[in-house]
Amino acid sequence: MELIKITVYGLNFFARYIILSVTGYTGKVRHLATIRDVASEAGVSVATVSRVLNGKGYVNENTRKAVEAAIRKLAYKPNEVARSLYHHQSKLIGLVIPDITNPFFPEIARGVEDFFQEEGYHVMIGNSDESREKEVNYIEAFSQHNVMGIISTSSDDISQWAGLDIPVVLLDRIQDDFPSVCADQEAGGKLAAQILLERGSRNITLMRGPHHLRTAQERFLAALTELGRSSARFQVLNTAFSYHHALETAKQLFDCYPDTDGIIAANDMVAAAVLREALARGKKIPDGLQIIGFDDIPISQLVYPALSTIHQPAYEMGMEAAKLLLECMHQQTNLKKKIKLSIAFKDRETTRKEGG
Amino acid sequence: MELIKITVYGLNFFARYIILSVTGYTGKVRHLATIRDVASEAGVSVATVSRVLNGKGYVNENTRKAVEAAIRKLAYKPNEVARSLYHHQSKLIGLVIPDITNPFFPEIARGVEDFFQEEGYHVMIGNSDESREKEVNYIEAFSQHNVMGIISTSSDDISQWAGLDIPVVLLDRIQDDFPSVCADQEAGGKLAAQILLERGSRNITLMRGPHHLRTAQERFLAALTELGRSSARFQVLNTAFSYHHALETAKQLFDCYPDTDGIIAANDMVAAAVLREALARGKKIPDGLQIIGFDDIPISQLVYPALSTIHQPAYEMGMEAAKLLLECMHQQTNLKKKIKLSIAFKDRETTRKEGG
DNA sequence: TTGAAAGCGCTACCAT
DNA sequence: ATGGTAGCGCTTTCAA
Repeated sequence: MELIKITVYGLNFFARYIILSVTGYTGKVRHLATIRDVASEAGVSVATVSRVLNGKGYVNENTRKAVEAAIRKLAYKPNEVARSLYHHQSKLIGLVIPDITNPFFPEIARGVEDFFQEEGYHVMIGNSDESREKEVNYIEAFSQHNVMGIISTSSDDISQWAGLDIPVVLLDRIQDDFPSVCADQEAGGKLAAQILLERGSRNITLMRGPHHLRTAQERFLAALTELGRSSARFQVLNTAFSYHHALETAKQLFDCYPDTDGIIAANDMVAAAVLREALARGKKIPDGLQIIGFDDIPISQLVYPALSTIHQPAYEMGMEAAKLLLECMHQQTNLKKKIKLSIAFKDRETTRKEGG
Repeated sequence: MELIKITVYGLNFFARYIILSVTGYTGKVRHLATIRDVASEAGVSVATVSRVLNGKGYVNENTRKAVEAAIRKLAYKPNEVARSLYHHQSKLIGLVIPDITNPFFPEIARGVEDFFQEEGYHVMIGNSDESREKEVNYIEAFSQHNVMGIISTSSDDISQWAGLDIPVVLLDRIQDDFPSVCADQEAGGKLAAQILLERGSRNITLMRGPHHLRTAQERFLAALTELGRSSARFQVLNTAFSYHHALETAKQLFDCYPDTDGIIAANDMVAAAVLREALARGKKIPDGLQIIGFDDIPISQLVYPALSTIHQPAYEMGMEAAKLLLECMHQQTNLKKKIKLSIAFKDRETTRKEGG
């Protein structure tokens, strides 16, 4: 067979033929080496090549050498699609998150990707925008591509997934029947309240995130409980997580409760909005007003004063979820393991110094 | 054939058999309906089913109805992997970006995804970390999965890709032989300088981003030229794009040039760092010191004072790149079209008011 | 130790 | 207008 050598990124490939149009390449004519090419190059059967490829079954040492040489010579890469068709498996993982544009999720996505990258998997990401329809859509697409597992941050009731035969792990969400990883929201909420109390706030505004988000409610409830135990005065204010909505809420906050001397924000985005509004109104931070956020998104370190916040280990959460999913994939059984990662207080500039 | 009905997300699926272990599902036993199941359900051949599926070839109206009914009844979804194997095509797009954790890229990724989502494609994202090795790795993986096109923000010399037969469009980067979309860096750099000059800065520090990034150099050069034309005093300072490095550079900046009254930052991350340091040193902004950023990442609106900056339409860039790629895919020829999106000045709080 | 061949799910050609 | 069938690239019995 006549092979044409083409060089991609310094790696050599061999094609049976290439058609180049004057204005560029054309699409459908590629023919990278197949297993048959390797077989004939090495003078063996495809079965043998397959054996050396997968390292299973007997194959003579010399034959193996020959095949490996042929593989190298042709720069042969097995076609994942064909493999996938046969096995009903692929080297693909599906990840659905609400919105990669929300600064909490890139770190998570990176954690997932970095872990699986190491294991030879690749991940397809879908943004659900918290819409069930989009999520279903992605799950179906994933399934059609034979993904080996799915990590989801669905907030929906997904108990019905039980019929789906692909391992699923939930990230930052919990459902009884599914393995999951999340951060300890309760400890976080409690800690936030404790810090503010300890450091001298006596009139605290507790901001409550969206009702449909379990995480938001957990941290809220824990903080609420803690405040309730104290002698401090406090009030509760609802807010959405978007920056713009939060900015509105912040205005409202300072209008209604001008004497607030401590704010527990629903998350960092909200905290940033509150901080901005507070600064605009000339509040002294942290002396006149303490603010504590939640999440520790990259932005928190970047504002001035830097935001004191409850750190959720987003990257690690992604990693752990990935690790757990891999376990499920190997065991071929849903482990129902629930991993709760611990949070930590990041003592930055919007809270007073210890003992203050 | 005996079918078991399973419900996923309110949608019904039919499987030939399911094995459920007590602790959960097992992995490999799925059998969603195939084209053969549909055929036998409808009492026709697979060829006929294929025809109605793809809407090509003659098929009697009644037959079509019957097939469609069967499809619905079995909740049949064509197996993308099998299709892909036959066609050497898939409904997949590859996107490689440096790092999704860098706030400039989520918007871009979202633009790409939203566009292709609409067209029935799904995108695989890879983080290259600016490493050639990782990038090659992803390109190969994409290729092995028969992606139909690739969008890349590679900064490497990729002229060698010419051998690759998959359409590629470059995003935020330019190479002679490839179609690309980017924002008008020159106009941006020039505009930034003009704004600062117009608004009264007379001693400007121009920060220069990493040398290997063409975009950074273009905007730098344009700003430099503009400053050179003016009578203002100015100096140049090199910086990396990471926040921490930028913070160091910022300290250095104020140590060496305490009289600076205007800073053109290499990007918003750097601007935020500078802003932070300036605030920490008690500078009056914008009266004593103007700062202008570049990119308009979400953070910019969120710091206080909000960052005046040159807006790059990241989301739109993603969209346009996707659109262009689709064009290339359809025409099966590399269009060599270069799209340059225009930038705009976001007049926020780190620059003085017009005429100031 | 190796090879021939069936088949994964689908499409497209060629008959009918 | 419809069906039979080869074949996409690969893996895996089953024979040899």
